[in-house]
Amino acid sequence: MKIKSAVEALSALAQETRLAIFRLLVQAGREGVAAGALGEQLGIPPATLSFHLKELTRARLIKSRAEGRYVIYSASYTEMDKLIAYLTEHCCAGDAAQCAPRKSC
Amino acid sequence: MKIKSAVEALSALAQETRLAIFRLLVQAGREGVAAGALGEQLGIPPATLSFHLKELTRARLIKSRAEGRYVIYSASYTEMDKLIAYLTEHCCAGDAAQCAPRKSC
DNA sequence: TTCATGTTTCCAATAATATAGAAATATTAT
DNA sequence: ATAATATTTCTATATTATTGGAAACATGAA
Repeated sequence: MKIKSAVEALSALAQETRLAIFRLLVQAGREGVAAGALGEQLGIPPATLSFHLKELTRARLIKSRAEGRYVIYSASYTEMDKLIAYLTEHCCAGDAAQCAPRKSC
Repeated sequence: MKIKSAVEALSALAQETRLAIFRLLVQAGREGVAAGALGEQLGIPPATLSFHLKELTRARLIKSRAEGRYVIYSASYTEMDKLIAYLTEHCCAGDAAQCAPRKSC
């Protein structure tokens, strides 16, 4: 991952509404959630929700698929993992003792 | 971790200069790096560097200690780990099969 | 004390982002 | 075809962040 894409991803997450959306999708799993259901659960008006979903999509953190008149959004776990790997890369001056294993997602 | 602190941390990282500073400190380990050395390695003028270091400090992602006339900055691994845990919390709809272990830092 | 070095604060100009109402678009049901 | 539902685009406004020169503020050395 290059720094520009990392900044894009972090910028996308650095906003309360978008972070809430992303976490909800991370927890929802691959099946995803329809845009309307997201808006309802989080109390976001349609225009605002759409704006934020576009931002998260542009950053590749979420993806969408059409199902009839619904648009289903889901988290991109691979992109999330890439971002985390970028942040933690070559950490701790190579002192592996400080690096306990952690669940991937 | 609460959403407000997560947004603060993500905002702090969502900027090219600050992300470069943070990654450098993550890789430097607990020993840390003096402000001036950071500025020199990254080519950032003092005022700008100081502004960004303050932002990262406010977000608790880095900490500093004085050593003579130097100020030594270092990454806060615990805060980094908290942020990552917050992003990945309850992921994948509980489907552990998708969650491979990964190094913590 | 005086000077050199390292870091932070002050400031003003500039640039980027978030919000949501209203209208437009798309799909499905009657 | 008409109506109902789901989502996005258009638009304007308000808010917040970034930059770096100059000055101020330490600390250590001569």
